[in-house]
Amino acid sequence: MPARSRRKRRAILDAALEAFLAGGYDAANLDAISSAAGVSKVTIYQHFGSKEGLFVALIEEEIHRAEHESDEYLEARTDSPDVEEDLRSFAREFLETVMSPHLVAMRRLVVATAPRFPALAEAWFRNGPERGYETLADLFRRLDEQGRLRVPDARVAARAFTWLLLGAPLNEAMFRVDWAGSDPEQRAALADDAVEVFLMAYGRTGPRQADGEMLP
Amino acid sequence: MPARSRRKRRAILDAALEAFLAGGYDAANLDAISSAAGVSKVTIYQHFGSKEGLFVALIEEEIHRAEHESDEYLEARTDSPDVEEDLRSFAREFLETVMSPHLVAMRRLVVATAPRFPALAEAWFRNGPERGYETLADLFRRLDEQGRLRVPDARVAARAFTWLLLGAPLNEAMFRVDWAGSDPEQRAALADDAVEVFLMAYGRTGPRQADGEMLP
DNA sequence: CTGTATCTGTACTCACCAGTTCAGAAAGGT
DNA sequence: ACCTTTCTGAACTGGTGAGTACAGATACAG
Repeated sequence: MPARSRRKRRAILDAALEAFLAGGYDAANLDAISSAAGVSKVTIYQHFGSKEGLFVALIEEEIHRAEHESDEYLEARTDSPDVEEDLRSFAREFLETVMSPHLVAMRRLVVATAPRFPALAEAWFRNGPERGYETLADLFRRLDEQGRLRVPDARVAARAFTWLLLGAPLNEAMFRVDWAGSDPEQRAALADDAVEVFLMAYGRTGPRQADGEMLP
Repeated sequence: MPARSRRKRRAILDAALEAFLAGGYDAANLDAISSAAGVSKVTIYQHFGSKEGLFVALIEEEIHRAEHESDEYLEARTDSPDVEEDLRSFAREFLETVMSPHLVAMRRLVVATAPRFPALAEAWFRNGPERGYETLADLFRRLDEQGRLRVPDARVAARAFTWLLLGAPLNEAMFRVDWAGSDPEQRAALADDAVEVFLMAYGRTGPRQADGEMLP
């Protein structure tokens, strides 16, 4: 509750985030974290109880932060005359966000610690990919109802869009650590490719019979 | 030189693989590995010099093993009358392979250690995803030439196919550790969905204008 | 059979690090 | 100004685990 306490807690969490992201869970050193935070090691234990406690608190906080940030930009994307251009700009922004160095590093950290902290990984998954699918599915359902896209199964389309866009760069980023997603131009090109393929499948511009549907 | 030496080496590598996969690099204990391998700890050092040396040798061996295995089943897949069914069965097999518990665990291990062993992660990436792209691109180029598919850019199509198929399950497996890919039926359904979307985009059955091409 | 290379068991060093102790200092709310 | 809560520094414990030393056993080749 108090005032100073909050500052200390923040400082600890900030330093801890950097340390965990830099070297992973095991490599992070509480002595180093405490001194980087300008705080006594005892204070860390008063706040978080243990290294695990600190880690859990940290990841949970990051999950909430990401949740609030993503809630904003995923809203209301259907109100333009040009669906294709809308999808393109959305795809670029989406890719840019997910491929940010911070999120990529977080992703690697959560994946690496998933065996030891399965609940955290589960929470991350639900607030990340799974929420993303649902939001996208809603979007595609709307676009289908408005006749701007031809989407037989919105959930399948949401997954398709997500991984057409993110699969290759995210996978590469997991293995090539420094590769911060190459340059913005290449990312934009990647996003455009993804949208193009997506539109080949779901664009309104031609009849598809793959699930038995035809245009009137 | 070898006779007994080779057996020892094998035993060490087998035990080490299990240990590293079970708990990650840091958790693996050389005393435990040596006793599991029925070998003295000194022998490990005679063979591999250090824990890092052991790990590197192990991963490199796994890379070669995977390389040889994958070389086989990715061959000659274009010689059937029904392309769609071909793609479906190929997708199922591909998904089954990549989602095998062993490969999923290896993937997590390599990703987790990528910051400390970037060369290994790089090698894994090149022998895995990147080789896969090329093989698939060749396949789609052939299918396009034969008029069975309409593939304007084979490299884009290869990435699209890969991630339509693997994106969702692989991502989920990274976060949900026990989730061994759900049951085979669900995986087959997933593969079929992926192929269906892929065919919506690349199927020969309708005119697409997305890159300016039309059917004659 | 014999010599050499390799293995073994045990016991050791050394470094690192999570977590604790405690007496005292520094806020901060009222 | 005062009293309580929170923080500090520094030294300590205890456990773990990588890597080493060495003297003797064991396999294998020729």
